[in-house]
Amino acid sequence: MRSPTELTAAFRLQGLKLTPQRQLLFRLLHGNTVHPTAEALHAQASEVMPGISLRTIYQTLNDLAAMGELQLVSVGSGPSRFDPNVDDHHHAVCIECGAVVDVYVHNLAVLRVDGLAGFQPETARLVFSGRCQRCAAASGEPTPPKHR
Amino acid sequence: MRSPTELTAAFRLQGLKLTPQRQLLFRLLHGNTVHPTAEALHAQASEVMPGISLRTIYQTLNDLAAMGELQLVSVGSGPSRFDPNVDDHHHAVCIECGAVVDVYVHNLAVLRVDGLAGFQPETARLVFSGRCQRCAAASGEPTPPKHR
DNA sequence: CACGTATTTGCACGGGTTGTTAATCAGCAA
DNA sequence: TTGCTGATTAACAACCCGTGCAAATACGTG
Repeated sequence: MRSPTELTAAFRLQGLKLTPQRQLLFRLLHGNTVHPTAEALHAQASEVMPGISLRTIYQTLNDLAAMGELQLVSVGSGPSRFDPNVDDHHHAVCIECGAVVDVYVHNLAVLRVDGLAGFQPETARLVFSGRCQRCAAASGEPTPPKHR
Repeated sequence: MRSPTELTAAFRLQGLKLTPQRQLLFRLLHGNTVHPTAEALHAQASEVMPGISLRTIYQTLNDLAAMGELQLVSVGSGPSRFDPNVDDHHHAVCIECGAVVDVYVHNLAVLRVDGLAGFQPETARLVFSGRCQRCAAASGEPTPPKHR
């Protein structure tokens, strides 16, 4: 995702208006690596701008995703997460605390895959599940979930 | 997933009772490769046993999943799908018709992955998205979705 | 400053799944 | 077979997550 300043210009170019709500979300998302849910962003935004609507959060997130500034990440069950990192990358999910981190795979094309005959793949999404460093260290005393 | 006969014994062993509804689901699922949704199974079951409840479908599917006889497959958005194939395998999803097929990857361990430092992976799920053979052939005249 | 139009907001609705409940039913022993 | 007991069913409501809608509001160009 580009910087708030660049997004401001991009939104104007598309005839979209620059509201305080949107600018706040630009700031909350820029450089954000925690893969927040819409609810989490709403909670964060509400601290700064009480009364901001969850509906607006969804709206803006969808706008950003449609512009390719944001990637939707769905990791099994639970609400969608939003990732301002739109590089070609994958994810690892902690089964204890729900944390999601970006991972990069350098040689996906080397995989030998059976059963794709006739199928024209466009994308491949890889999701690791396991325990993050914190939760693996504190096993037996798991960190409480950050989301939900 | 094991055969209906074996499941019958397995259910009895767990103290679970053998109802006609469950036996029907055993049969509908055994060897099923289309990754049906609960709704789809309900529709199929209703043809044979009118009045069977969707709740019962979910109940039995969850029982089977808890016993490791069934795998839940979540492919992005939409309802969960159920896979009686519990081998170590992955999936390809058609973005036109929603079809899901099993794929096998033989050398997952060869991947070079950045960002997993400290993370203890337990499973890796790989999902290809693209067009299935039918839809790729009939591009411009897509096959109607099977589910939803 | 005023106007046209996008945006925000609150509400209600929708799909998908689970919780609850009363009534029914299966398994088992006598 | 009968009766006991606890599991199962089916209907209903509730739940979560996300979206459609309409009225009120704010942006930003002229």
